[in-house]
Amino acid sequence: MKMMDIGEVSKRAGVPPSTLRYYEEIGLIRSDKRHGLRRQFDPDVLSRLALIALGRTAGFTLVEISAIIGRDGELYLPRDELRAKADDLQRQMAKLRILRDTLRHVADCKAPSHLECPTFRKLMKAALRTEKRGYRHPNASNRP
Amino acid sequence: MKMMDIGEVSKRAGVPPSTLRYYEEIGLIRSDKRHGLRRQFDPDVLSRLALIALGRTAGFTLVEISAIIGRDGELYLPRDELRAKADDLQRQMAKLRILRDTLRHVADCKAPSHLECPTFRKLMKAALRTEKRGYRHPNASNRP
DNA sequence: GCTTGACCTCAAGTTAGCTTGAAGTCGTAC
DNA sequence: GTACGACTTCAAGCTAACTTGAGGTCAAGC
Repeated sequence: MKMMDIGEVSKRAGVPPSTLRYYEEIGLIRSDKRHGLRRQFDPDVLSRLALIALGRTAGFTLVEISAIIGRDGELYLPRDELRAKADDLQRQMAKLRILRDTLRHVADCKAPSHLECPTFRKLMKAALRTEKRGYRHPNASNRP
Repeated sequence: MKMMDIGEVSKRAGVPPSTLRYYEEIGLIRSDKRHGLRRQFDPDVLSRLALIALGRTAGFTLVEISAIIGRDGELYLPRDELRAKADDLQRQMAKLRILRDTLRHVADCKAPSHLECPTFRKLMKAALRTEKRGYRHPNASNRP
């Protein structure tokens, strides 16, 4: 397969070269050999980068992403951890849906004040319900 | 209405006091008066904090969130900007869905290598398609 | 053979979003 | 009235994820 140098990867993946070097430095991607000084990338790096971008928009840190996609092309992690992450994503989507609906509603609603609009209040209540688990208060019990 | 001091807001909202002070400092929330030195918060701050948390999980910065929810309880921003943000959220949800499906699939798939699994390859192609607009390459045209 | 431009390294700088720590001020319970 | 714990300020520190800049290398085209 024909290798690409960093400029081409950058252009195709929409990621600046500095970021690609950084990702390589932390072991998130790798370049296969050098042509003189220049890194040569296998085209596979593109799907890997797509997966990384996906993980980023999902709010995973680069470290978490490394853990998930491992060194080679495979996805690691025990099955139940993967399922747990998938469930997190599901919950996150639910939150996004609420926010999306709220914004759409506000864009269309004619009520003088949203605080008086029943639809808005319902959405806000939904938003409040999503507010579970996150910061653990110092005084809270130590039970998982 | 009875005011709450910072500890109670912290407990109820699941947000550390230091964060609440920080949010106040940058004008994202406000405390109404002081009882001696102590900030007193209107209970409304809780829905505001829920909205902020929602915005955060959606990937908005605190500055963007300020712009959206404004100083008082209302949501600001011209309608079409709100709709545009809502559409962003929609797109983001699509990405999350792909990632979720990918993780779920990987958790269940029995294929020896994912790279050979057609389902996986289909998901990866979908992931690649989401890879549009983000970093604008220096050599790219200046057209919006 | 020389220029050019795309690459290289390495250290230092940047931004967002908080947290931590030291030192001080209160109001409530005893 | 004093001790306690929950608050206060302010400056400094921290982490993630990059970017920037100075100074250097090299291959391909002329």
